Amino acid sequence: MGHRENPRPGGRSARVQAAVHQSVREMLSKMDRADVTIPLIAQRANVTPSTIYRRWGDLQELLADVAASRLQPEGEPARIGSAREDLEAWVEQYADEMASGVGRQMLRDVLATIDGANAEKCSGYTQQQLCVLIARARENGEPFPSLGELMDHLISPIIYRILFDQAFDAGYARELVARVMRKSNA
Amino acid sequence: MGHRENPRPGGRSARVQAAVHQSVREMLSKMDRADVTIPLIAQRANVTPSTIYRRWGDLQELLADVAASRLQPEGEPARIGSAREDLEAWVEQYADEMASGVGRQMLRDVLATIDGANAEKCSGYTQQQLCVLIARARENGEPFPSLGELMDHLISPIIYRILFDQAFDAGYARELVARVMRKSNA
DNA sequence: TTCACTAACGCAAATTATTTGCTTTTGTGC
DNA sequence: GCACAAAAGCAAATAATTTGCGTTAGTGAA
Repeated sequence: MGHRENPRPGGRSARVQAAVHQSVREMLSKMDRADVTIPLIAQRANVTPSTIYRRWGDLQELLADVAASRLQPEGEPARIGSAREDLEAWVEQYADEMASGVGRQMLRDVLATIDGANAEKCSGYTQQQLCVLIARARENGEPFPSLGELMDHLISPIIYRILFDQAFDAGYARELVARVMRKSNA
Repeated sequence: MGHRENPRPGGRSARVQAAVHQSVREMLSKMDRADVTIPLIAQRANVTPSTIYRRWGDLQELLADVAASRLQPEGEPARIGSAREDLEAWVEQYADEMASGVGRQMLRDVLATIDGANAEKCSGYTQQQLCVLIARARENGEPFPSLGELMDHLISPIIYRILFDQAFDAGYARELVARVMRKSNA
């Protein structure tokens, strides 16, 4: 039986997963990443290392799993006013979160695993959020970029800069929004 | 003295680096990635494991180092005809290379390390190539997108798709070129 | 409720990887 | 050639990972 996707809530499997995830989050916030090892995580979570090895395989996959679950958005994008304003506010928060030290590291963890399941999941979260904004714009009859345009010309440049460059300022995100809106309205 | 940047050519340090890099490349092409370990690499390269540990730290950093050096372009973009044609040809090759199994893995290796030096280096390679194309366009008086536009609206979407999605077809790159050229000419 | 069944866990021994102190080699500048 | 320093080799100590086997806990049927 797959344990990763649907551990029955309240079961032993779910308890172990929760304990391990929490242990990882605590350690990542308190210690240097190089000092986070599976035996230590296991100790804090009150499980044996072999349990973690059997369930996740290695540290990278465990970190990717934790990172993916942390990258899941809490709720829907805030309602500010127009769809464009909602988008601007959402992008600012998204960019800040991803560009922070923790965010960068989560991105890297998610991308480091061999199978792209976690990465795909994260991209899916982003697309869901954008779809909500698109739906709102449609309800209001506001012109709005398509999901493809938003992913290609707003999300992609932000993530690329975060991953490959060091430089990333807040105003840049606003500029991208302006550009993608302008283009969509033309 | 820093050994990573300027090992004097022909020195012992350079020989070890070459042997280790070659050993890694061979193993990555022949075996499953999970079976590539530092002791094995060391054995093939005729060095002791401790040499690798001291120089690179861990497997991730070594793989990132090797990947970064493999991502360095061989020469200048080919001259086909107009700057736009040159760009189209270059992007096609770039996208194919990055989207291949080996390319994806190299990207992930480069991004996995904590300090972004290798990632920055790779982005720098890409920008150098694009600058050559931009310079050619300027010489010919052809209209052409700026480096920023090319990075944001051509390179970023390609890399994002490769990293986060599975789907990536060749025609998509051409479409992006058309879009970024259209925009630049407007 | 009980009972049989199975997935997941704990434990501990065996294996493998990593770290480290010390010695030796090799290339560089005098 | 000689002295110096950086990097490599070696081997012992430590730490992480794998694995076989016994145990526990949740699940579903009677």
